Amino acid sequence: MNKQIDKQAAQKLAQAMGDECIAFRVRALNRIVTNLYDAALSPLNVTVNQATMLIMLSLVGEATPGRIGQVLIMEKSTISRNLDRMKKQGWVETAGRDGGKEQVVRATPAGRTLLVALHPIWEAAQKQVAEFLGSKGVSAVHTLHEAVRKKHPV
Amino acid sequence: MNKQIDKQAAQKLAQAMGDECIAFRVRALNRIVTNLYDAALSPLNVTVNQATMLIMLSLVGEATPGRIGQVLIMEKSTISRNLDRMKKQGWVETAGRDGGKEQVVRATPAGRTLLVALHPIWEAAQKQVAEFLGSKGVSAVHTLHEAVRKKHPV
DNA sequence: TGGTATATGTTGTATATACAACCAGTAATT
DNA sequence: AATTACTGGTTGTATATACAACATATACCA
Repeated sequence: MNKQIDKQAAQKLAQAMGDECIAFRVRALNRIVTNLYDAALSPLNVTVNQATMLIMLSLVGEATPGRIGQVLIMEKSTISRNLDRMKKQGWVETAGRDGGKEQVVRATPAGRTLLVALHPIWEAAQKQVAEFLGSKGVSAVHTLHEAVRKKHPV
Repeated sequence: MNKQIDKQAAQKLAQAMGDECIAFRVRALNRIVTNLYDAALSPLNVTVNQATMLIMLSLVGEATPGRIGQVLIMEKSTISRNLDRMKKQGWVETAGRDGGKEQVVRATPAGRTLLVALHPIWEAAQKQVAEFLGSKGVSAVHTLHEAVRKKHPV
């Protein structure tokens, strides 16, 4: 008659949630994949997140922070601080008033050099992860990305 | 003849990497899914990560921090700090010397009460995410989780 | 039984992340 | 033109995360 539920009932609820939870699965996958890439990239002193941003910038030439956030699906404050770290490393630079509105960010020559060094390591990591996930897993990732892009068009 | 590669070459490399990169896709998905759940759970002042840990603990009754890390695929130091926050909220407690070896963690009555409140909200979030990902996306998540569990058996 | 090795947890440090609050330009309206 | 609304960026604060270094307890072995 008390308000506390017993452990049995809690377990039943937990079972229901744990059996299906998408968040847990996606988050665990994220940890594994991120750690694999980060370990591979650590000799270059770059993280997979930073690599992603550099790749994106090299692809489009230059972009405002806001645009970067749109494409990479990241919150603007996250972009702001990630760019700070990359600037400190000398991989990207800002044109126009720093901190000002509509500033433009682009990769530096050093950033492009890093990109070249990145390529084989990225390939190895990608291969390792693909092996980990299996071919079905890899297609599953692309399936999911399609769903994401439908809601977050570039 | 300089060592710097030109922007064209950089763009080509970037294209190759961006087109296929599993890490970017998984990480973006993680951000989206995590944010959706966290937004839904915020009225309860709990995060999806904390909810996951609470669910897991309720499911198994009790576990050492190390065991929690095994099951949830989290680094031990991450577990340590996440548990700190949950203890501060009163949702979990430790039996045995706190900080000592082989301590046991379990949900408190307050934790189980939270679990009950969690259930409908979790269901709504899960539904929302399932809709976002589509049925194909949801199966893709489960496919990926199978791959993960093959390498990280519980 | 004493000493070393191993397993388990915590703490220092750093990145990634987001929300809220804030600040500074730009645009819109009257 | 002046005031207001909006847009884009940064900063305060908090969680999640991991690696390295450390502390401690348990186990093993000589």
